[in-house]
Amino acid sequence: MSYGDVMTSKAPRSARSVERRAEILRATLEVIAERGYRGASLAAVAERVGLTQQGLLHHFPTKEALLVAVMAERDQWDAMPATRLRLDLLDQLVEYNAMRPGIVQTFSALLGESVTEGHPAREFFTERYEAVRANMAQVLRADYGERLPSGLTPERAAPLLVAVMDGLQYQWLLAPESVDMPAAFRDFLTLLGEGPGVSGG
Amino acid sequence: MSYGDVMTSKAPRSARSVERRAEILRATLEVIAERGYRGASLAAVAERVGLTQQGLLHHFPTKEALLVAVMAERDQWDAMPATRLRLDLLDQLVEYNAMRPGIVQTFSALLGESVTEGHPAREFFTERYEAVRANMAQVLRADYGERLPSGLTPERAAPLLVAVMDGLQYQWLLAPESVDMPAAFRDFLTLLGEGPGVSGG
DNA sequence: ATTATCTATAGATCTATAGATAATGC
DNA sequence: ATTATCTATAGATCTATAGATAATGC
Repeated sequence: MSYGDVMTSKAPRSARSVERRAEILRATLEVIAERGYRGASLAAVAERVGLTQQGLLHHFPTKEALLVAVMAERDQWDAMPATRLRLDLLDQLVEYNAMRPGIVQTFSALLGESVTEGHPAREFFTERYEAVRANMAQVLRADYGERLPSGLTPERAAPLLVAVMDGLQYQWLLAPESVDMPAAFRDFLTLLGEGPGVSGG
Repeated sequence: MSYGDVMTSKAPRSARSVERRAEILRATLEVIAERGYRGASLAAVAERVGLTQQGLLHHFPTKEALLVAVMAERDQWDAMPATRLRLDLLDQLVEYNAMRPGIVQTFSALLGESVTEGHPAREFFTERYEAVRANMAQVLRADYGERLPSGLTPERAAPLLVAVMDGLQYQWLLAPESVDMPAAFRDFLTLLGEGPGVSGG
């Protein structure tokens, strides 16, 4: 079942409208990547999609509704059940991200803004990270059981895994030439897979 | 020698002015923590310091000058030479940060915004991260030499170290109750200090 | 009929400049 | 004299609402 489809919206929409909304969301992602949410004006989004600002507001009644729709789409993307994710596929995810600087930039900008007060994405990210940590813990457990080679439990390794992914994104966005994000992430996975030497002690 | 003092400014300033500027910068940090740089209005900063917006602009001629001054102050703080930093002091730095959510929030918000186009802090962060990675590599080299126990070179471990620090900050800011930032960081340091088992193979 | 889009506009902001006045430092 | 601060204001935005018109779907 896919939660992100039209069934979640209140009223049925014409194919034309669905398409228009998709165009608008694509433009919104771009403008947020360039200016952040607070810096993204409805006029800039509208112009990119060939509408007036008021025409845009017909499809999404407020600026916040636009952001909520963006986040909902991402949610659908991210809500990949842990059962379908494996540790050895994670570096492919990172490599995929490395080919999509635009999307990475959008969500890195949003994550940064979301820690400020009253930001409309704050609750979304708070809940999302809680879920992603739990997800990652399950993925680690599937591969390593109750203890990683280092002795860490999956629950304690999970936030580190998430932190490395996010932190590397910022470094990479700022200096793509000097940060090899996928290689660095693989280094981290290697680190996770190794344990302390057992012979010496 | 301390680079951040009055000597770097073009004209001598009265003690009164220096004090006023310090008050303004403190207020700026607060407002940026609450709203980000783009969302921080000069009027909000001015109000917090008991000035009109125009009075504020007497001390810093533009909004960007205000941000530059904030970054310069941080630079002074961060430019701790690697020779004075040791790996075992890093977790104390993280514990110190865990007691200062305001400051962490300010710079996490700025880092997030800085990846957007034309952001006035972008160059600052780009250069700063280049320097911080080099710094961390040196710190790691001082403790481990050319190879960490895991086999990583200091240059390859450094971006991971920085990524974990930044990434954990976002998770912690969003959910301070569920993320024990200092403990997680210590877990990562342990991971760095361990190598693959040498007995089995 | 309903949906999509437009023109017009209200009402808030925002940054920055100009120029006046008050306070401070030789 | 210089520095600090204020009032006044220009000129851009920004989000959102109201109401008209054009296009689409039964």
